[in-house]
Formats: sequence, C-alpha cells, structure tokens
Amino acid sequence: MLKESILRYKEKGFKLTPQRIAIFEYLDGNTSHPSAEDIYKGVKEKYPTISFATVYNTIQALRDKGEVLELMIDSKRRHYDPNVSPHHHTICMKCNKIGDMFFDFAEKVVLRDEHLSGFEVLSSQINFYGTCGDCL
Amino acid sequence: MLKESILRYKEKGFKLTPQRIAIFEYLDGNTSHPSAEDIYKGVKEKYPTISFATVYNTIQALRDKGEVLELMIDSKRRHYDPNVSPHHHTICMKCNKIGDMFFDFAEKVVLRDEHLSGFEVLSSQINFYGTCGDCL
DNA sequence: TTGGCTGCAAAATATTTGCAGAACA
DNA sequence: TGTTCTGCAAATATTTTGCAGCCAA
Repeated sequence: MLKESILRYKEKGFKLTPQRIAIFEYLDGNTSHPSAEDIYKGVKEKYPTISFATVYNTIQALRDKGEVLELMIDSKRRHYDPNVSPHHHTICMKCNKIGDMFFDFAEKVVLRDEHLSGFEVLSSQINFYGTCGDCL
Repeated sequence: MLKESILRYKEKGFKLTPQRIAIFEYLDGNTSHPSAEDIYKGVKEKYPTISFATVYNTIQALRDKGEVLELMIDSKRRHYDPNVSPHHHTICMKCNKIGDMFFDFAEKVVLRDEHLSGFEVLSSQINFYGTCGDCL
C-alpha cells in the first residue's frame, strides 16, 4: 500500500497502529466483499496476533469515516466494501460470489412521486440475484 | 383470515397446526416487514404457548414454498415480507421504518452487456435509503 | 397410525463490550 | 504523558438444532 494512502487515513483522524495498517492494506483495492472473519483471517497471515475485537473496532471506525460500506446482501454475516463510490452488486445463487456492477441508477431512472409517496431518497443499493459467468 | 387462504396453504403441502394458522394470520396482508421476534411477539398474544423454534420452522417452510421473502435490509436481524410480488423497499434512516415501493425495475431499465459481464439476472432487490414522509 | 410439528433447552454463530495493559501522537 | 487502541475473555443477540412427546391427516 502506498504511503500516501496511509497518510490519507492519518489525515482523516485514524491513529495508525500496525494492526490498522494491516487492515487498510487488506482492504485496499479489495473487490471480494469480505466479512469480518475474512478480514480477520486475511490480516492474521501477516499480523498473527491481531484480535477480532480490533477488526470490528477498525471496521466501525472506517464506517464512521465513510471509508467502508456495509453491504445488505448476506443475512448470515455482514460483508464490507472498501469501494464507496456508487455501485451495485450481483450475487451468484450457485457459488455465492458477490460481484460489482457499475451502473448509475439515478442517471437512468427518475423516480416519480407516485412511487415515492413522500419518501426522500438519499442513496440506493441494488442486489441483482442470478448466475455468474463462471457458473453458467 | 379467509378459509380459502388457509386452504391454499394446505394445498401447498402445509400441515395446518393452530400455531401455523396463527402465523399465517399474522403475516396475511402484513406490510410491516417483521423480524422473527416481531412475529413471535405478535403471535404470542393470540397463541401464548408458541415457541421461537416454531416461528423459525414455519418461516423456513414458508420461504421454501415461496410464500415469504427474506429481506436484505437490516444487518442486525432478518426481516420477512409476505408480499412476494416484485417490489422494492424504502428504509427511513431516522425511524428505521421499512416501506414498500412498487416500481418495475426491469420495465424501466434494460441492463446492457457492459454492465453484466456475463451475469444472468434472475431477480433484483432495491433498497432506497433516505427519510420517510413522517420524518420529513 | 405415523410422519411431521411443537416446545423446551442447549448449541452454534456473529457481534459487542469491559477492562487492563500497550503504544501512538 | 495522555488518550486511544489492542487483545483477551465474557456477554449479548440471533438463529439453529436435538429430542421427547404430541397431533393433523
């Protein structure tokens, strides 16, 4: 991970411990939509003494600062996405892989009042369920 | 709940116990997107000896037969929707209320290959986050 | 009659919390 | 140095499971 990226976290107010840097590195550019356990296991390889509490604490700090999104995709456990730019997800019902779909919903669709009935939309997440290319 | 509705469940292969009928009645036309605990509490009023295991068992049976959908909305607990016709949801970030939005995504938007990259979409769920009319 | 359902309790899983010691700033 | 973070363990919350007895078909 580049020093500039690390410094960006520092500027955002993160206290930079080695554990946190290991988590930042694990998440940087990661498109696998990991769960807390995935992050724990992945970071444990490089930093064997890390604890679950630290993973959860760091995820929480990242969420608070808008550096990570919690995905509403898997009812069994939470998954996280370090890509916070607006996009959506595909979920393969065969292999359970979560993929990214870059598609600007707001650009394509204008919601009309009849749909909204007074609700003010700030953001949206779309889950597309189906079969991925590998499984087809 | 109408007798015909009850009979429909019977035809679908449900063994009709009083507990199950109480759950069917609780869910029938329910637009509150209840959690398992909500269902448990609601049914307990009319059927005080019901257990959590029965609620979970019945939800599972309903899901298997396509009579109830599990919503990917709340990372803390699962919510269920007895309305299985295609629709989406609004989540108020102030009061946490889950609302329905009837909007045919497939009708409005044609996903192009560039977005799909080999993924075959079978269904979709959209979560709209924002503020509901009551909270505005 | 019997296979499936219920209720109880225990287990499993995921996440949160309390706290003493460590370490970043 | 002081505040924040870490790691451990215990607590909490949700969902699942095992099993003996019950009951709808």
